[in-house]
Amino acid sequence: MIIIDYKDKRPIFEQVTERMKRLICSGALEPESKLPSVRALAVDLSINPNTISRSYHELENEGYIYTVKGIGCFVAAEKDIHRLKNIRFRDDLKEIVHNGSSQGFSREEMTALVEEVIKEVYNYDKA
Amino acid sequence: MIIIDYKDKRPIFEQVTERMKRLICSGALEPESKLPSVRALAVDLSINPNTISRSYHELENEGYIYTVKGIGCFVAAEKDIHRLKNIRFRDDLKEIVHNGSSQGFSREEMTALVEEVIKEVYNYDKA
Amino acid sequence: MIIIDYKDKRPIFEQVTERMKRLICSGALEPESKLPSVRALAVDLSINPNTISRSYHELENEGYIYTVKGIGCFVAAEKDIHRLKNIRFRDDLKEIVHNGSSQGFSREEMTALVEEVIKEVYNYDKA
Amino acid sequence: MIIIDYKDKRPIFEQVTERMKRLICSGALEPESKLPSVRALAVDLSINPNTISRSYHELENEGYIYTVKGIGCFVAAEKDIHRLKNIRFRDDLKEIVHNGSSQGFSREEMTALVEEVIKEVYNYDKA
DNA sequence: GTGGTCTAGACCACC
DNA sequence: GTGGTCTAGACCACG
Repeated sequence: MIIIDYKDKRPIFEQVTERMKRLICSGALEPESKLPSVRALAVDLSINPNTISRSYHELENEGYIYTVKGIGCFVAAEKDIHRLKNIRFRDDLKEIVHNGSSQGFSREEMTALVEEVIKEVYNYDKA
Repeated sequence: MIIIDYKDKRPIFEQVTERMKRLICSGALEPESKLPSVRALAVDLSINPNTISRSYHELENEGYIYTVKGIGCFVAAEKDIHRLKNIRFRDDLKEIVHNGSSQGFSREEMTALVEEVIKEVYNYDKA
Repeated sequence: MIIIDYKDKRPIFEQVTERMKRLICSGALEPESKLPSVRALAVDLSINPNTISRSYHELENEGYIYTVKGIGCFVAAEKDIHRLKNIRFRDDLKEIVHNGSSQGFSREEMTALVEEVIKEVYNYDKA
Repeated sequence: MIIIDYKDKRPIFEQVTERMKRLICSGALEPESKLPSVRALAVDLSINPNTISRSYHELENEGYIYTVKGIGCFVAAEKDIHRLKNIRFRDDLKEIVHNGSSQGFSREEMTALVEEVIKEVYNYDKA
């Protein structure tokens, strides 16, 4: 489920965090379901438990999961995940569009480009 | 023209590179025009010349500028810049949209969301 | 009457203790009245009897309840509860105000701030 | 400046974080001033650098300080500190007042009590 | 068994 | 020199 890329410049804990977010947002990890234990995942990925712990901490801080000491970590409730997904996606999108606008793309160009890309992505997904 | 934010997490050379790209893509630095010398810019920004040098190297590798030994660095030709801009922007956009689609946003939601964001960004920029 | 929040960082026994204190201080559990037995409450909350036992011990140590061996636990006498309430609350308040004063809040600011907060809390409670 | 209490149940990193917040809020550590380096403070307090690092991270996340890699950590700008101080203090106060209200203190009692405590604290400080 | 904390010691990128 | 990351291994509180 999670693959670590040692060639990637980003730190391991960040890769794990990012990957978990995806799994949660995509629904692969269901709301309220139990995550693998810190130690189990550490063994599974052959990395140090502290590193997993750090990822889980970050996920908790951002509201993706919650922790019950002595029991384990769990994916947050559906409504919380939904909220996070929207915020995150909008922010990403806004940044890109803003970059584009400051590079001289007019509103018309932007709209056309975006439409094209959406078409491309969704048709590719269908195929 | 270039402002360094020491509170930014990114290393300085990356901030400079990014800033230069923006200036080039937005047209603030015209195609074929001469960039300030490594030393001059270093003094101007009160940072180490090595840092500027690294940025210039990176810009050259990515095709934004070209170097003429003994003379200086120059912004690439308009057609090269244009090509870079489009490729880069499309790729960014595609990645985001793809992420969204794999997180369960339907094509309709995506279209609506994007429209909203474009409206927001361009109206903000106007104001 | 008692709700356990597993997402809460505090250990369960502490949540139970805290909750009992509130019930006692607010008068929901009357002075001299009998508390549910350790086992009954444990079953009721679906938690380990040891956890309840620990809470009851703590409440006894702090004077909120008293235990009669073989009979059960009882809420302390009204005058004891009253004394505890006042001391505890005053101490908490004093600490906060003291902190504020050492952070540079003037007496005037403090008075204004406090008034504002009281207004907010009591109006919220009414609503 | 910072004292660690090993009898305290709270983890060391939390004690350090809390202490730093106080020093910053009270003005003992001036805005924009440089904090002791992770290693230096670790030696000074005879604890592991990782522990200090964790405290600094938390302070950064909450906006009390900012980090410049390769240079050091710095207290945030005055306006940011001011904002944080207010939020933090109001929250503390609100919690206490809310507790009091749910323990049956009427608004009049509360107002009288608070006035008394403020008087006590500020006169004590003066003396 | 779970996660939380801490230590000791290592290597890295940046400046 | 600085902070950032990671490992290995230990002990603790909780349930």
